[in-house]
Amino acid sequence: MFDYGLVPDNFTFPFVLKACAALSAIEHGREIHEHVVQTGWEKDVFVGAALIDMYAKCGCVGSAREVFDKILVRDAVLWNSMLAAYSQNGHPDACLSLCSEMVLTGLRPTEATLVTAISASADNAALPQGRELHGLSWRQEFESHDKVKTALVDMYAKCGSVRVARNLFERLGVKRVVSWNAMITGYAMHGHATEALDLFEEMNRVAKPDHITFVGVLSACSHGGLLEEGWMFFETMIRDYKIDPTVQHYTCMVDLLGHSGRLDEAYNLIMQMKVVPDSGVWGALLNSCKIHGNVELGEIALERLIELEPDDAGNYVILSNIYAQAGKWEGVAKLRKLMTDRRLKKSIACSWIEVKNKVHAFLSGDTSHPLSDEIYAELERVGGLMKEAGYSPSTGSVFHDVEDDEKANMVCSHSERLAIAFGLISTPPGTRLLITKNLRICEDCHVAIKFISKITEREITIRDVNRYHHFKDGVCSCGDYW
DNA sequence: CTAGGGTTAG
Repeated sequence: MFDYGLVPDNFTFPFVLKACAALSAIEHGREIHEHVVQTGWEKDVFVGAALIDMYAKCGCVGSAREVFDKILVRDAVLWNSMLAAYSQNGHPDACLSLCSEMVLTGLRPTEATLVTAISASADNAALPQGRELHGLSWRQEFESHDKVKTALVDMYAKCGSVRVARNLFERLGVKRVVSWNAMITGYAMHGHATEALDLFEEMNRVAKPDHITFVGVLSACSHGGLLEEGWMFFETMIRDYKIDPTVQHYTCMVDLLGHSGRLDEAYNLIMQMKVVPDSGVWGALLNSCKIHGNVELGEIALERLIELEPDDAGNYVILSNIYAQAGKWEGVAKLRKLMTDRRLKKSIACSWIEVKNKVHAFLSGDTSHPLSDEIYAELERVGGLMKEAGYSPSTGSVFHDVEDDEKANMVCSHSERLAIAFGLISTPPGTRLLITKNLRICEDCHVAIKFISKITEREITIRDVNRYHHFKDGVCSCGDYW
C-alpha cells in the first residue's frame, strides 16, 4: 500500500491490527500503532478498540490501557475491549472495577459488557459480585439473552452454586455447544461425575460435542476416579468424534492414571504423546506423585516444571512434601536451599467466605478480623469436640505441608479453618458454608474439616485451586484424593 | 454516488 503512495485511513487500521492480534505479532502491532499516531487516528474509537484488542492478545495490558486512557470520548465497544483485555490477561478484578466505572458514567452496558464481566467474576469465584451482575443483567433486560445466561451458568457453577447453574441452564432458549460445555465442566469441577456424564449423553442427542466438551468429560472422570470410563471416552473421542487430543486432554488422562496409582503408565503417556507437554501435564504427574508418595517420578516432573516455570514456588513445595512423607530430609533441605537461592517465596495462603453478601478474607494465623477472639474461641470449642470424636492432628509430613510449615504445630489456624470458624459463629445452624482458597487444602485440614462437618452438622464447600470439595457428614466428595 | 472497520460465554 505504501509502495503505491497510499495513506491508510481509519478503515484500514482495524483490519491490519486484527491480523497482528491473530498472530500475536507485537512488533508489527507497535509499528502500526506508530502509523496510527502519525496519521492522526489515535482518538478514533474503532481504531482504538482494535489497538486495545491487539495489545491484549499480545499480552500487553499496560499498552492497551494507555490507548484507552488517551481516548476521552468513549463508546461501549471501547469499554468492552478494555474489559476483555483485563479479563484475557488474568486481571478479573481490574475488569470488574472498570465495569462499575463504565456503569457509573451512565453508558448502557451491552451484551458483551455483561458476558465479559460475568466471566471475570466467575474467574474470581466472587459470588456477590456475580449476583450483582446477574441483577444488572435483569435491569438492562439482558437476562433472557442466551449468551448472558450461559455466562451466568458458568459463573454460578464456578462460584459454588451448581443447582442455580442447572436451573438457568434448563431455562436457556437454545442450548449451544458452549452452554452444554459450561454445565458439564461445572459438574466436573464439583466432582459430580454422574451428572456430568448424564448430561453428555443428553447433549449427544441434540448437539455435537467439541474438544472442550471432552475436557469436561475427562476431567469429570478423573475427579470421580472413573479410570475405565475415562479411557473409553478418550478413545471414542479420537476414533468416533475425530478429535485430536490436545495437552488439556492428556492432562486429564495423566491425572486419571495418576489418581489410580498408575504412575508409570502416566509417565509413559506423557513420553509418547504427540503434543508438547506443558506445565499442566507435568503438574498433574507431580500431584499424583504426592498422593502416592513416588519420589523418583516426582523428581523428574519437578525438573521439567523448573524448565517451564522456574518461579512457581508451589511446585518445589509439592516435591518437598513428597520427600518429607518419605522421610528423605536431605531432599527437603536441598529444595529449601534451592528456593532461598532463587529467592522464591511461597504464596501466602488466603481463604475467603461470603456471609450476608459480604466477603471476609483470612490469612493463615490471621488475628486482624474484628471478631478474631470469638473465632479462635470457636476453633478451640470445636477442637475439643473433634478430639473427643477421635481426631488427632497428623504429624510428620504436616510439618512441611503446603503452607505455613514454620508454624505447623499450629495447623489449626490455617486460613480455611479461620474462615470456617467465622462462618460457624455468624450464620444460623445448618447453613452451608462456602469458602474459596488460593492454594491446595493441606492433608491435616482436609481430615479436620471432615470432622467439623460431622460435629457441627454443616455442609462445608471449599473451592481449592483446581476443584471443589463438598464436606458433609464426615465425608468429602473428592474421595480423599485431590 | 457507494462500500468497508472495533468488543463477548465453555
